[in-house]
Amino acid sequence: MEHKMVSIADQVFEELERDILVGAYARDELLTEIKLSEKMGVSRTPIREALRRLDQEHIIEITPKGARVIGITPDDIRDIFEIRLRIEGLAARWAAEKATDEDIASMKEVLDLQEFYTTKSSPEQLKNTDSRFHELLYAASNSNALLDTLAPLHRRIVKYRRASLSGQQRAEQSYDEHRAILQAVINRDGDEAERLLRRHIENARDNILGREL
Amino acid sequence: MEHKMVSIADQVFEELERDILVGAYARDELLTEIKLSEKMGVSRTPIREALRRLDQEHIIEITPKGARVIGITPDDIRDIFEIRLRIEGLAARWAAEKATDEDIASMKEVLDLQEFYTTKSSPEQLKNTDSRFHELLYAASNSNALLDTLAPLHRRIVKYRRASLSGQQRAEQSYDEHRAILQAVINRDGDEAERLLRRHIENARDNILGREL
DNA sequence: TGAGATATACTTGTATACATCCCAATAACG
DNA sequence: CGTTATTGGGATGTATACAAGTATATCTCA
Repeated sequence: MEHKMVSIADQVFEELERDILVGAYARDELLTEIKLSEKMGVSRTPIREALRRLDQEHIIEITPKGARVIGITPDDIRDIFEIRLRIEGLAARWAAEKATDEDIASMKEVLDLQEFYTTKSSPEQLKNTDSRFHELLYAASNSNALLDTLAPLHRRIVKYRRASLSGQQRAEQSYDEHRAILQAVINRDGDEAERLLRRHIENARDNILGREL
Repeated sequence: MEHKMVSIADQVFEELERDILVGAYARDELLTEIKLSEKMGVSRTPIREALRRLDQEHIIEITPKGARVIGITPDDIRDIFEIRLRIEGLAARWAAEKATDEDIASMKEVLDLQEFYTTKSSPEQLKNTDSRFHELLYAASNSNALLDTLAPLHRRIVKYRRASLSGQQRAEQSYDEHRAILQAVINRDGDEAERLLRRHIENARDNILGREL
C-alpha cells in the first residue's frame, strides 16, 4: 500500500474537477483565485496549481480576467463514447494478456462491492465502484499510454454514469457485464474480453444517450 | 490572430517537456525545483507549475525527494501507435465532415511549408510542420475530446518522428500521404480520409518500429 | 568498536508580498 | 456632444519567506 501525499493542491483539484464536471458551475462563469481561496480557506498557491491542471485538461480556460468554466457538453459525451468504443477494447484485450493475480483479485473485490451496492440501489457508491473497476482494468492492461488516454475520458462523464446507474435495470446489467469481462480476463481470452467490453460501452452509450440527448 | 500570453511557466513547461521527451534527462534522474530555477534563472513558482503539469501527463513523478524523470519507453511507442491506429482515423473522418475553409487553408499552407523543407532536407523543421499538420487536422475535426486525446499522444513521440523524417524517402512519402489526406478532406470523403490516415499511421509505425526497436 | 540518538542539510508544500497587465469608468479636450 | 486620455481597481504572473518532513551523517555513550 503506497502512502501517497495528498496535498491541499490535490484536494482542491479533485474538488473543483468534480464540481465542474457535475455542473455545479455554469459554463463561462469566471472563477477568480482570490475568491476560491477565501471560499476554501487556503492561499492562492494551491488554488493556482489546481487551476493550471484543470486548464491543461481543458476543463477551464485561464484568462487575464479569471478562470472561465468550460466543463463538458453533450457533444463531448458523444465523441467520448465514440473514442472509447474504438480503444477501450484494447484495455480488455491487454488486461487478458497481462493481468497479474493481484490485478484480478482487486477487480474481484470491486465487483463484490458493486454487487452489494447494486442490491442496495446506491447510485453514488455504484458510480464509484464502476469508476474503480474500469480504472483497475486500465491498470491491468499494463500500458501507461492507454491508462493516460482512457482515464481522463472516463472521469469526464462521471455525471452521466451516475445518472445511468441510478436505473436499477441498467445497474444490474452493468454489473453482469463487468462480471463477464472479468471472467474473460481470467480465462485469458483476449478476443472475448475485447468483444464484451465493446458491447459494454455500446450499452452504456445507448442508455446514456437515449436518456436525455 | 489571438494574442496568447506566454508566461514563464508555459515556457518552462515546453522546454522541460521537450528536453525530457528527446531524452536529454536520464530515466529516474531527480530534478529539484531549486536547481532548475537556478539553471533557468527564474524563481521556483513557474518551475513548480511546469512540474505539476508534467506530473499530470505522467512524464515525471513528483516525490518528496524531487521530480523523478519518467519519459517514454519503446513499449510506450508501440502502445501509442496501436491507439492512434484505432482513433486517428476518426479525426480525418470528422475533419472531412466538418472542416471549415479556414481549416483547409491552414493545412494547405502547412503542406506548402512541408514540401519546401522536404526538398531542403531539414528534419527539425519537417518535424515541426508534421506536428502542425496533424494538430490542424485534429482541430478541423471540431472535437475537443478527440483533440485532447490525440494531441498528447502525438507530442510524446516527437523524438521518433524527427528521426523518421530525417530519411529522405520517408519524408517524401509522408508529404505525399498528407497531400492525399487533405485532398480527401477537401472532397468531403470521410471514408477515404479515414482509410488514408490509417494507412499513414501504419507506414509511420513501420518506419519507426523497424528502425530501432 | 558498535549501536542508537541527535542534529543537519536537503527536499517539497504553503502563504504572502510585489509586479504587471487589462479593462472599464471617468474626466478632459476638441 | 462625441472622442480620446487617464486613472483606478482587480485580475493573474512572479518572487520570496516560512513550515514541515525525511534521509543521511555525525556525535555520543555503553
